[in-house]
Amino acid sequence: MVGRPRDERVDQAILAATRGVLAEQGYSRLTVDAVAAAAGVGKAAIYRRYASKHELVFAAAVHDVDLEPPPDGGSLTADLTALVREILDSLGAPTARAAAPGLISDFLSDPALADRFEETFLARERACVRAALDRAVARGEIEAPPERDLAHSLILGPVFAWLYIFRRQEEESFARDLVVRVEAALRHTPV
Amino acid sequence: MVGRPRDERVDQAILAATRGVLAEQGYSRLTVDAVAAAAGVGKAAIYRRYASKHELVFAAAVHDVDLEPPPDGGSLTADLTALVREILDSLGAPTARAAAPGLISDFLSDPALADRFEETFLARERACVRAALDRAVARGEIEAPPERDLAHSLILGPVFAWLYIFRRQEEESFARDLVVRVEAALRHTPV
DNA sequence: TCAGTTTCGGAACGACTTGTCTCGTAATAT
DNA sequence: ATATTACGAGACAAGTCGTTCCGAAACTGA
Repeated sequence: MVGRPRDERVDQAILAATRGVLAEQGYSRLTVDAVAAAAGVGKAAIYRRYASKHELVFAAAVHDVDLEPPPDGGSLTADLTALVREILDSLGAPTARAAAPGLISDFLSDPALADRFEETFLARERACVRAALDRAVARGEIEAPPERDLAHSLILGPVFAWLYIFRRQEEESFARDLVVRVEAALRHTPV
Repeated sequence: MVGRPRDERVDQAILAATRGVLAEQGYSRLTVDAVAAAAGVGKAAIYRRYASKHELVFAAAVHDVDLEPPPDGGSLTADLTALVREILDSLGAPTARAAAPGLISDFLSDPALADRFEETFLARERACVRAALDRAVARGEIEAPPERDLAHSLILGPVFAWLYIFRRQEEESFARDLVVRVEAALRHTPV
């Protein structure tokens, strides 16, 4: 590799500034110029790294979400509680709160972005759900686990609706009650 | 009221053109100029009726969704099936499919739009959910119904996630399985 | 050492969209 | 008849995106 190497501080400044503007202004009011100004960086430095505003926001909002597969909690209840808590925290964080609906909206016009979201975030989350279900089956807590995406939607969907459609705050009671209901749904053996 | 009255055909042409452009281009690529051209009207005629592009799309996408409270189906299973089918059809329609994520994304920057959505759509949907739950309690099928928004999120959330986050098509099996799982969640009596 | 390459911040640019406004004209109420 | 409003068409300013230029700086390889 020849030429001047990229400055890592610029990388970090861009991501930090993006998260800052995102939290302050929200996705729809985020402008690339504002990010460049906040980062003390030229716009060229941003577009040299990200092909579009969408990709910039994606990198800033999704990359810092490191979804660790929760360890075996010993019971389906414990596993589900950890899973719901983690998803609720991810989606409830200021950056995600500002970015998530806008990103999902962009999926319609930018399938490549949707694919990357699928690979970067959904696949890992789905693996966590699957791991929890497999353990529950192994323990004998569940007989017939539902289809993967259905189980995933049963957990992710209500959290998303609660935060972004109903626009309600994270509430301890919601997390607790959701776990109880989802567990009942998963334990049920279809006829 | 003095002056020339508004032409109702212009009203309809604007809404029809908006739905057409929405289905063809999607929310993010919809422009007011394109709507005006498709409707054969001037932009002033649009802005005379709607304060912003958001309100235009909202009117076109939400207004035609007339969520009728489903009649008593005789059982919780029947009521839930009708409810899920109706929500799936509403959100799966081409217009809604193109508009919903964009509208929800705009809620962050336009609380007034969010409030109108709450009143126009969510409140009616929530009433349908509540009616179904009340009937189930009256029948003795359910002991302790969950908090309203929780029950609502258990139905709306998975459908939204399925269509807009997982980007999967409407599938008969999904509707059927979701009903089974949601019913199990609702029937469960928390300790 | 030194030419070639790539980066940097800054700034300009064209293309596009939004929302307002001005035309000249048509329809209605008073 | 006159005032008022709506109509289609289009000009307009403001703002944004993504690209492209600039001169300067940083690094590689011969």
